[in-house]
Amino acid sequence: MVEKSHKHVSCESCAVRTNSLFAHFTPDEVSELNHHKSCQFYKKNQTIFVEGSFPRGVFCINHGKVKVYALGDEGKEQIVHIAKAGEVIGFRAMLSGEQYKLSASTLEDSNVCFVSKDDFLNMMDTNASLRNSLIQELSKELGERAIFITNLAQKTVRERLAYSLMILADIYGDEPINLSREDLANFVGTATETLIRLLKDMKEEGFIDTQTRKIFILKREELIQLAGGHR
Amino acid sequence: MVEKSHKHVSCESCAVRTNSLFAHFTPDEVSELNHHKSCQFYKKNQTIFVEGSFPRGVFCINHGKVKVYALGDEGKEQIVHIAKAGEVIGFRAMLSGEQYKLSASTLEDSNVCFVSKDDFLNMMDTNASLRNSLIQELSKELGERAIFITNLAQKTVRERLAYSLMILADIYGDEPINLSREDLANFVGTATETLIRLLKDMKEEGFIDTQTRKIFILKREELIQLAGGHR
DNA sequence: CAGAAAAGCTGACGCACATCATTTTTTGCA
DNA sequence: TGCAAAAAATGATGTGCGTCAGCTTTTCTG
Repeated sequence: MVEKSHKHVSCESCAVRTNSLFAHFTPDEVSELNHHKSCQFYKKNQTIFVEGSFPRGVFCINHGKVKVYALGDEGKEQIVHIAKAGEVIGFRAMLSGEQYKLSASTLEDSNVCFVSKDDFLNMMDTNASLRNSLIQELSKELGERAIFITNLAQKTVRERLAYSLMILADIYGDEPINLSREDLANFVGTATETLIRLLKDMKEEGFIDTQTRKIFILKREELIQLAGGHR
Repeated sequence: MVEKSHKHVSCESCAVRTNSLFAHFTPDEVSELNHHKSCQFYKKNQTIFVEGSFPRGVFCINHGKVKVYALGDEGKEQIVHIAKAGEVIGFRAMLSGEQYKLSASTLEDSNVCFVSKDDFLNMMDTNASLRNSLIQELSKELGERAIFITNLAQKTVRERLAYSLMILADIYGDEPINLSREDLANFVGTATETLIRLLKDMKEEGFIDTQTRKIFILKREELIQLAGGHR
């Protein structure tokens, strides 16, 4: 499980850079970024960083998906975010100068690049566009979490599941949603058994279809309704 | 209820500035800030900004306390943050360029200063220390909300109440906690009746004392225990 | 300071969801 | 390809907490 390998990808040719924090970089800045970063291949279910440790830099997902989660008192994961290719993770704790409050691990085989704290902070000093993107990103996530909190506090599990499926559909794009039932339960914030039952209901109602792990959205509009509207 | 009056306070003499976003300003910067800001007095339960509207600037609390909350589908408030004197609120939506996702209103008579969007963004451009404070603040709040989410998903109401009381004790400092039962319930994320019952239990157990609205913490350590440890 | 309105409190009741236990299916690896 | 382990599914059972309804105390306002 600790098996890692390197597989260099250049930032210049990185297809997903265009929707990352680095989207608005000039060619020179991209080349500088490329020079400073390193790449690592992570197999499915490998850990990228762990709650409690100190950040040494940020991680940019070149390929794959990553769950970002907190561990509750009884060791149960609460997934707070699922990051896809193009996203940069791990900057929050680095910027606030704290230990990680969350852990991150891969949901599938992934290629992840690393930029050290010094290099990243240097870029932030000299690059106003990076700063702005970052502030925007922090603000956006902060808003999303406020909604997440309200949903958790006020919606039923069924509504939250519908809501979560909509978020996941965005993340997975054309592909079917592909998560273990446990991960999905930990994203929705419920017990795995409850999640399985509700998923079954929704399948019987024709809202979704499932093939083992894979979930297909069949009735998008109805699910949005169920989720209590889009916010 | 729409009664407002003005009561100018100069930033130079503002005692709470030292723990605000503007803490590290030079005298010149403080004077510039003072020149650009306006002051307003809000009576208890007046609204400062409302979910769905567009931000025109940020609010700096000179005196008083403010609840920041989302409205759930059935109109129930979920309080996400309680801001005290010195805090700046309303910058999240402004920075992400979105509508407010949250509303804010006063919990007690308060004095609140306003800095327009243009002025604030100008300051951000020219003032690196403000930028850094802001990024730190955003990052810190983002971390806090991750914990909030995990607590909501995994802890019992009783545990969350204990946790919330600890947070509120920090906010209220020497004074007793002074919130309506409804607001407290909306902060904990539960029904008002449930909150009242649990509060009664804790009083009988000797953890707290109550005098009408006021709550006194009697056994801090035990409450931290109950909350499932400090995170 | 009186009367109304709002906030606080209490009890009864039901159900959404957690937990535990067991079986079935899928996955991963030798 | 076959077997062990992990994941998924199903059933049975209990309970934490929400909801509703009625009562009491506090607060607000003229």
